[in-house]
Amino acid sequence: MIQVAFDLFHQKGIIATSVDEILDTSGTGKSQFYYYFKSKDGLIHEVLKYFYEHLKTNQLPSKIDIETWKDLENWFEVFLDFQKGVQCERSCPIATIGIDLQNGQELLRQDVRIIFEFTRHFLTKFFAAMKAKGELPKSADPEALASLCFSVQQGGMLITKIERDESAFRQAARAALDLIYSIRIKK
Amino acid sequence: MIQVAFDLFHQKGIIATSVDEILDTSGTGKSQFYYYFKSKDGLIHEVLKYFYEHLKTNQLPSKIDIETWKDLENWFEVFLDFQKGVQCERSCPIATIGIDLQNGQELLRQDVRIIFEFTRHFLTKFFAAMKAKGELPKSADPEALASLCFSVQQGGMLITKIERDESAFRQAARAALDLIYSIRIKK
Amino acid sequence: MIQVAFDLFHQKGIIATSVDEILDTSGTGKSQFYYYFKSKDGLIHEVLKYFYEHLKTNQLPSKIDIETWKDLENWFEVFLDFQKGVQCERSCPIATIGIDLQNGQELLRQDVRIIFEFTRHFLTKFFAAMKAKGELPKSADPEALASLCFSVQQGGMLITKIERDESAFRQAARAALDLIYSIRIKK
Amino acid sequence: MIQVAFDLFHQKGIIATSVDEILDTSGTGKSQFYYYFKSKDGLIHEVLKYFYEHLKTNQLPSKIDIETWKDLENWFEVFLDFQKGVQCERSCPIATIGIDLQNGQELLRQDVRIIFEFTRHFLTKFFAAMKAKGELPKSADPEALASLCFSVQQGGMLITKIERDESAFRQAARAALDLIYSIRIKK
DNA sequence: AATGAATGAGGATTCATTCAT
DNA sequence: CATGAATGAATCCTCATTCAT
Repeated sequence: MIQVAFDLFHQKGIIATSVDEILDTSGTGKSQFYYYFKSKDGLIHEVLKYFYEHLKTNQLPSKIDIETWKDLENWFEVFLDFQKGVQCERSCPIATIGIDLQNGQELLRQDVRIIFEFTRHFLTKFFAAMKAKGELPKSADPEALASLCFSVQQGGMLITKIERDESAFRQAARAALDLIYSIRIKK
Repeated sequence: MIQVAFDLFHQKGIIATSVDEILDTSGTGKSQFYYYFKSKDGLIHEVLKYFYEHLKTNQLPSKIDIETWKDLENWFEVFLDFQKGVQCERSCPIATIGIDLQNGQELLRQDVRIIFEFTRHFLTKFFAAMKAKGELPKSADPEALASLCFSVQQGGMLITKIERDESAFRQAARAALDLIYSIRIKK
Repeated sequence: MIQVAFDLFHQKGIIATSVDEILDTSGTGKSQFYYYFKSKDGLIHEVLKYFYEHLKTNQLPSKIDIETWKDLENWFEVFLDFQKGVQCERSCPIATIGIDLQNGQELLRQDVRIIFEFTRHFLTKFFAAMKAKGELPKSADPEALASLCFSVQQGGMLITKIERDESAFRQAARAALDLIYSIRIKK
Repeated sequence: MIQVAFDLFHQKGIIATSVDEILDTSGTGKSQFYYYFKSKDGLIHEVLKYFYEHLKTNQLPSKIDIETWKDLENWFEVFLDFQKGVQCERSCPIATIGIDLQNGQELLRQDVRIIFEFTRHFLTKFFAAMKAKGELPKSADPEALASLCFSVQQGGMLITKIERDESAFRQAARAALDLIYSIRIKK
């Protein structure tokens, strides 16, 4: 049921996805739902927790153990590949949920924030490691580079879904990587 | 009424904004709405047209006549300033509309696409001009750099709204500019 | 405008045809309508009057000057031909209006009644003439035969529209004529 | 609820009968309706199914087991009696539904067609049996005679409702029977 | 724990008619 | 005579949630 909800939220966002639709798709009874999750927000919370578990334990296609430049390229490539598979009809599942949050849903917002921060965190770790190895100049700011990559990914996924076209995302990812390579110190 | 609708769409997206709410806020009667606009989608179309007119005629805070590096910095700065003014509670108005579009709304998607393309277009023009002036290397791809800036802006705005925090956006914009400056040929 | 209204009423009935639709199709302004006709019922009344005028002056395809058996056959044939032309998507225009009348619309009902009675009347006249000529037995009741033909036509048109198929109507008309011929006295 | 809907549809047709009215009359809540039936069309479908079940199992006043000429006379008489009971304010319930169907409602049209065909079928069976028994000449076409009776009934009911007067229907039914009797071979 | 029925507010849209100009 | 803007009730339908069993 969490899986079904996740998929539907990913497709249409949490507002456009009705509880009934989740129940119909998963074949669950109505009150079963309110027994296990206190409310729709309760389910969303579980969905986000479920995603975070999978992310932390590296069970998602977008691997978090980025250690080489190739890994970083792959990280972007996974999102581009994903878009091909879904005809550019989806964006990042977490952003799709997050963007639908209204002002009262601060607990859910916190769930999303943790995921976003975790993502930036492992990107930061990668750039810090590269800097430590001497592959990036001392002036490089690992956190800023991580934020750049994350923004490009989020923006790229968003634009891709809206335009139903991945080319802007592809260009942006390529440009970001090329620029980073231009300050890279080869050994 | 278009202004009211634009504001509400910007705040909560087109799905979460009900026609009733627009009417209550603008003080119009229910059927007056359907006299002027054929449907909710009709209103959204007018809102997008209205925005595009303002964008084309450079009447928006984010100026489109980018001619110097300072102009480019300002372009990012306008969005960051905007976020400060709204406590990071909004994203790009057009993306907020675009991300809510479902599969049947292809005409509206086209409206959004035109605005996105126009935005990338004037960024591309700037980078092409810089390349022509010799301030960027021959290997630089103006279109890719434009897509990068656009993705960073869209991703940054999105993340800012979701996290209610602009710092990731600020870092990403800074990193993008710094990296571009690193390949810049000063004269 | 009356013509346009007549066509739309014929297609979809008076309930499903909105005033707006008539105005859009005929290109008339809204208040023009309420100036000339006091209400929607006023328009329907004019439409019925208009039809009755055409019927009385024999300007309709279904000719009212039935004088020979061939004319009677033709009378049925006109309706069957009409159905072919409209893919069996319509019924008798007057019945289509009449069946939609609700309990308060007695003036309009009277308009319809007059048309129905007029139709039965010229059929009755034909059978009476045939009886007078000795082509029908003395036991024949011209009025009853007229009612039979009229019922077959109305029922046939109705069934044809509902089933989108004219064959039952064709069979019924043929059977009615054949049975009448079976009591006919040839001279 | 199906019974209530059937009655209202019979009185005013499916277009003029609103879901709200059905709910008010049956005392049900708004969403209860959409819990049981997916839509108004869904309810109409159930109503037609319900009627067809009753027709097939011969639970309606108009008996379908027509075996003697008297049964056929009775078949017509039931409709005339019914009209007396309702002050000629109704027509055939199925035709009343069928005539309101628009072009998109082909599934419902199919439901109606089945009922119409079933009705013609048992009339055809009767005339075929009479022909087999030698009570009708070899030239008689059972199907055509069935279509005739069905058209007379449908046309008669329609005219009766519109004119609020059953006399034309009575005459037509009488004439049809008399003509059929005129080719009957008495034994 | 599990079931389906119930609730009531709100969603988009259309209607016939009237009013100010 | 003519115009388009306004009105308000009614249309069909969906939603998240709760209740009785």
